[in-house]
Amino acid sequence: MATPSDGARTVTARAQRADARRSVEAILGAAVACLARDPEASVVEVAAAAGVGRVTLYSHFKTRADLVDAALVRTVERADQILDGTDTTGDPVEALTRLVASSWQIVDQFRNILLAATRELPAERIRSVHDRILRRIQTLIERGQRTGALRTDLPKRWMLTTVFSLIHAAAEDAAAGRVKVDQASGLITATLVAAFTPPGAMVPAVASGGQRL
Amino acid sequence: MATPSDGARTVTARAQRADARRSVEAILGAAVACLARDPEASVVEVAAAAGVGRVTLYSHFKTRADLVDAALVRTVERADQILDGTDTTGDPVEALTRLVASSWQIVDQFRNILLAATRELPAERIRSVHDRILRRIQTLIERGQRTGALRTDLPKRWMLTTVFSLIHAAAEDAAAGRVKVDQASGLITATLVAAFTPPGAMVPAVASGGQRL
DNA sequence: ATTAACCCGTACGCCACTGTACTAGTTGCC
DNA sequence: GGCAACTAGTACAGTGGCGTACGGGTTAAT
Repeated sequence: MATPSDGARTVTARAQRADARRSVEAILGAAVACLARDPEASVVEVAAAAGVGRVTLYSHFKTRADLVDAALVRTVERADQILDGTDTTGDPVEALTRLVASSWQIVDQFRNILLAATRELPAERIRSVHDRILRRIQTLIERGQRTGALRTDLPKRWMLTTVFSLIHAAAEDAAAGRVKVDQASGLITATLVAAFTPPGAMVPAVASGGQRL
Repeated sequence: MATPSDGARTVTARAQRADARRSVEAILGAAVACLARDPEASVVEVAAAAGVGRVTLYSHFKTRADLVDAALVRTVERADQILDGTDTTGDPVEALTRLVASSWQIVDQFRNILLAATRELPAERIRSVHDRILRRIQTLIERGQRTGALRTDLPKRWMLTTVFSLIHAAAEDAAAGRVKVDQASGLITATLVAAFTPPGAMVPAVASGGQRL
């Protein structure tokens, strides 16, 4: 039931005027921006930021939850596009490095939106929206385990958790000024590679030259 | 200013009756329990759980923030006690293993309280309350780095973040049923040890015998 | 040009929570 | 026993968000 993949036009189904589409777009943009700043941003704030009346907003999104959902979908779509442009072939460790570098930026910008979604949307919904993105890293990990580049004594699930958790933590630290933004990606990968490399194996010089941290 | 370390008796300063102390105790217990379950638990819920009138609660804690603060302090004190009973001497890696095992349980139980505090208390206040606990792990890391048991090419700060982040993530996964509670501690340490051991060094068989994960 | 879609602003009802005031009853404490 | 501390309950004011209803103006589309 509900809205199983309706993208933007949440309420009206057809005969939508160019005019309205522009509004929806503005609202969506504002929602993403506002929620990224403050996951508890009210509908009033979003409407104001979109340069639109609160009531108008309600004519496009039946409820606040609807709005958050739309913002989440939009964000995930964007993320997916970015990730699509990231090469995940070749040496698994290097691929992981690249993938982390891309993901890091996304998470850093939009973790608050996920937070808002977590609070106001059913967990199952969020999981389903994130599925494609999760799968990306998971398959990479699996491939790494098959080729022997990554250790196999840890559950895949946990490794996935570790990746996300570290990215997340770095984002938090960056927000608090405890870590410089341009260092973060390097720290994450250095930690992850060490954690995921088979015990006893020599750690390869990661990606872009032998760096110092 | 406000209340710079007043523990329980937030409002009344002296001439407190045994009667009242019992109430405060009940409220505090209820607050911890309720907030651990739901970080947005209302004052009404806490009062009810404590078997006390809402107004009575307010006569002991001026505001909701006061209540949350007290619950946080209480929790941290408990945690500190537990950590006090944990041996942090000897081989740094083994000490880390023990410390993680202890911390894990605490975090798993009380992360919601920290969450509530994060929302309603100034960040600086939280940081100061947590200071003692943080320091514990930090000094251990420093010692490990001096003895060569832990790598030195990662910032201490980041290593600290990593530890907390993984513990936290494990707690989340456990709550969602993605990880069994009795496995968590092992996963965390296995990951941490690999991540923190100097590159190229042989990973020692950790703590309680050569385990399988 | 006319029609329908769209937008705006204001205003209203609803709800949940916080914090306070007051009264009356109960209980620890000397 | 008697005072003071404590408690309960109710009631009220304030705040702030959500969702809806309307009436009048504006703008895209055919």
